[in-house]
Amino acid sequence: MTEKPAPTPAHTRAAAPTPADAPADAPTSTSAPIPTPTPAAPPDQPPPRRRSDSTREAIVVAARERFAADGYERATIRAIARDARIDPSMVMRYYGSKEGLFAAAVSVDLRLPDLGTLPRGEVGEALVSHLFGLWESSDVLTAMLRVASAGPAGAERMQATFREQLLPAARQTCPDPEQVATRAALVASQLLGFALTRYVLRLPPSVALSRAEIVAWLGPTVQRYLTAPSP
Amino acid sequence: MTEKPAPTPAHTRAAAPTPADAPADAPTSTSAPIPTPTPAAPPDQPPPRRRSDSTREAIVVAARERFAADGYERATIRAIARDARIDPSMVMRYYGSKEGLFAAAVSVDLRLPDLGTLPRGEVGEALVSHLFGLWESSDVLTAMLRVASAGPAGAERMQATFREQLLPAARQTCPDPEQVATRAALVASQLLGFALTRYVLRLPPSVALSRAEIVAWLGPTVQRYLTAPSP
DNA sequence: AGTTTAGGCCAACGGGTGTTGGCCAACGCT
DNA sequence: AGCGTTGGCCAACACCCGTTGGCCTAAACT
Repeated sequence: MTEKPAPTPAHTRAAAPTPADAPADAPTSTSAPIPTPTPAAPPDQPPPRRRSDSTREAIVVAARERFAADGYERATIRAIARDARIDPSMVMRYYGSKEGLFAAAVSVDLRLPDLGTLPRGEVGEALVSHLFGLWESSDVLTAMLRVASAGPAGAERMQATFREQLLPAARQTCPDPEQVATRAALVASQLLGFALTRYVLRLPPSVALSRAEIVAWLGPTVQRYLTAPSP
Repeated sequence: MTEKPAPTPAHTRAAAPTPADAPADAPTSTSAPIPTPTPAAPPDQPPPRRRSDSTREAIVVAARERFAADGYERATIRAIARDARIDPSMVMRYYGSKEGLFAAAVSVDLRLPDLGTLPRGEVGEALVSHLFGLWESSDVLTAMLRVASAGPAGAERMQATFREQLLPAARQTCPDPEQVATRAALVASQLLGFALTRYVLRLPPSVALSRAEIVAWLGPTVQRYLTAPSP
């Protein structure tokens, strides 16, 4: 059998209830792959939801799964297209290139809580708990982590996420402008490191931990990196 | 020009003064039918240092660099062979396959210190300091980490290193058989996580840290994971 | 000397990849 | 109805990869 029992295109399947995060427009770019996520979006009158939007979504969802599971190189466009039940050429049509697809698939908003409003002693546990929930709810972060380990291109995206999201959040608990970068990097090292052992390397003891245990172990570490006096 | 000014083969160049760390023997670990090039090796009479040994070394050294810099897929056999100044087919002759080469290139002995003999309060800093020195002295560990992030095959090798080297060492400070695996995994998450941000993702604040700062920040964390009462 | 063997290069094969252009069916409009 | 646009598929191209087998040089041995 050549595996073709379901020619049903993507838009036939129920459009996933995920909140349409990736616009992915103007993907053609050779050396500077990052497309502006929402270039022309008049805030009034949201666009009338074309039929192809669900296909775009299906592609991005499949891409996230494949990137998270297989890394950048092994996640082939053909495999992603097969998962999304469409032709590989559609991926090129919509996202311009494999890098464009990756950029669209892995743009994420960490929605970090406002650390300034929390009790001083709880920011560590709150951060760990929040990030853990995010990591378990989708594989965007795993995809980003995996690809970031695969080469400088992916690493740059992780650097950007660190710089634009984690670093400002850390600034709210430690106003010292020198220390804040160091402390944020230490926090990142512990959070990314645990995600690495649990979701990528799959060290058995790391996989076995419950949410409560993770928060209880990692929370104080993050707390110390953020608020303890520098050694 | 097709870049061929130096046909000098590998053994012409000075054999690197590296202390011959990699045995590079019996690379068949997963399921590779490697034809052992030197089948008869009597344990007495240390082998007469064939001329090809320096070539083997050159290949492994180049492979480590390439794997550490580019990851598994992007580190092509052709590029490794070019770095080692030999033909790609020689890599196949000596290591059987790309996986065999990788297995030979990243077999590492962490030489972890005997944690039982150290003062109780210093095991964390000692571990961090030791691992940091190892990581800076060669790119074996970076190569292993990068490839481990690229797919289940590489991850398995990292699991093995964890299981066979870090876990026994951790057992010397915490004899509780249940807790030791968890604690070792936490230690791994922090150590690998920092190595990730510093050597792979290259987050600037992480790269900027000095050895003393790293030990002072990470040491207490590792210490707590190893010896503090479970929360 | 002559012969054997190890060390090395060359050219190629088969397969998989990202990417492209052309063709076709279904929908939306007047 | 007729016609243009949108959404989609197919077949192919060009490239690069891991891998193979044959041939050749230079060292090692007798």
